[in-house]
Amino acid sequence: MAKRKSRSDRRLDLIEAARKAIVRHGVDGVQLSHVAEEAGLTSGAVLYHYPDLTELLVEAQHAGMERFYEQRVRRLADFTDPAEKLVVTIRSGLPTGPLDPDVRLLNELGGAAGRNRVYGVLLTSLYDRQVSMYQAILDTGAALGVFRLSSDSLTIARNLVALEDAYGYRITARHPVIGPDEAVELILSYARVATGHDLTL
Amino acid sequence: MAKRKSRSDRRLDLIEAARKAIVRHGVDGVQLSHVAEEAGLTSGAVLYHYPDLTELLVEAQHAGMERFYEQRVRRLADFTDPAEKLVVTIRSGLPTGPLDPDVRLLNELGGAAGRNRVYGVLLTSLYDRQVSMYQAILDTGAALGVFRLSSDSLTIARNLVALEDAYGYRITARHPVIGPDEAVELILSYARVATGHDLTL
DNA sequence: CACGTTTTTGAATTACCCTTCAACTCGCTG
DNA sequence: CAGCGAGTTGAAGGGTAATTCAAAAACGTG
Repeated sequence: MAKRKSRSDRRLDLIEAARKAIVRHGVDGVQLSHVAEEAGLTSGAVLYHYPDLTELLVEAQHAGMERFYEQRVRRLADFTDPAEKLVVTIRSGLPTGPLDPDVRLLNELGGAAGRNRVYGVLLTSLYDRQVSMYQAILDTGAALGVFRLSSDSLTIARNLVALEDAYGYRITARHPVIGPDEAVELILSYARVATGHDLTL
Repeated sequence: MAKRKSRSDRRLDLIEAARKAIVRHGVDGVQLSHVAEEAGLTSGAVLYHYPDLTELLVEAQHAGMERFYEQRVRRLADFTDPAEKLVVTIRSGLPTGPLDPDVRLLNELGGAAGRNRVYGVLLTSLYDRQVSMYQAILDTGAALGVFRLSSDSLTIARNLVALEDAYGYRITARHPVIGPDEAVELILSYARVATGHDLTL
């Protein structure tokens, strides 16, 4: 029998298990037994903690998003120069490769967000927060005279996040020539004309 | 009893029905009975034409993509001025609203493409063709001296398609402030600095 | 270390969906 | 207009997954 755990610990385990199960089978293809298997439990135990599977799935998506965002903010904190910050942030928004679990999870939401309002709200809120993150970098750079913005920072920030998103999809779909490095270069090409900075490190 | 139809007619009906069913339930959530209902038939009849449901789903996705792409090419043909072509093409790559069925269908593929190679290939090929479409417009404009490109046309074209994709997701996810018109403006903002053309019509 | 509570199991039940197939219907053709 | 082949139905079956629940196991506590 699986080792017994406290309520909150087990719930965290299950959220993690659900995350993996979603990546493997898709938001609409995942089933109770998949989650149970990932967690090393029986379906009954999963149901004991989450009588409603969809609720668990939403929590898993939420946790995955939160983790992704926090990770980006944390990496950002190691730098002070706006140009460095910008480059680092672009990198941290892209998957490390086709199998990157965090981006895979977010991508799963894309289609479902059109059908399910809850997922739509989650994804939209992540997008907006990422935009704010970029906007802060751009505004700081402009204030310091490092950047000469080609249009308002909100527009540029929205486009940068949009580019990340899209290349995330391309990479996880295994585009034969667009990998993480190529995607960074493509986004940087826009960032350069948008900031008037050559962004070389 | 549903009116009897020829083999090829019925297959077209089913592809259309599958398209609708996918939009409604997701690639991984769609079931035989959903397709049958959309087509006004029983599951048995669907199975008679497509013994394997996944094959029908792939055909539906393929048809949807093809239609989307052909539509864009067709609209493009009505214009000669590269600047006009560019603006029209940007518009035609975005959903008309959150419910746009063509874009909804494509978005469904995003997540599945990470798990399913066939969907990955489909989506990648659509992306590449769209890139070529933009590249032709950009190259022509540059050759005519209308555009002064800020980087190579391939890079710009890739970014333009990427932006379309991403805003397609935002719009179908019902972003409260980014609708079709706002997305066009955002993409145009990039297109302007990339082409050195003000792109006003 | 025994008791009560919480967690987990495993099996039984239920619900759902795919699959098969014999019967039936329709439209065509001779 | 009879007969044939293609298309469709509806019901029966088989399998799989969700759900329920009594019993068992693990843990904390007194």
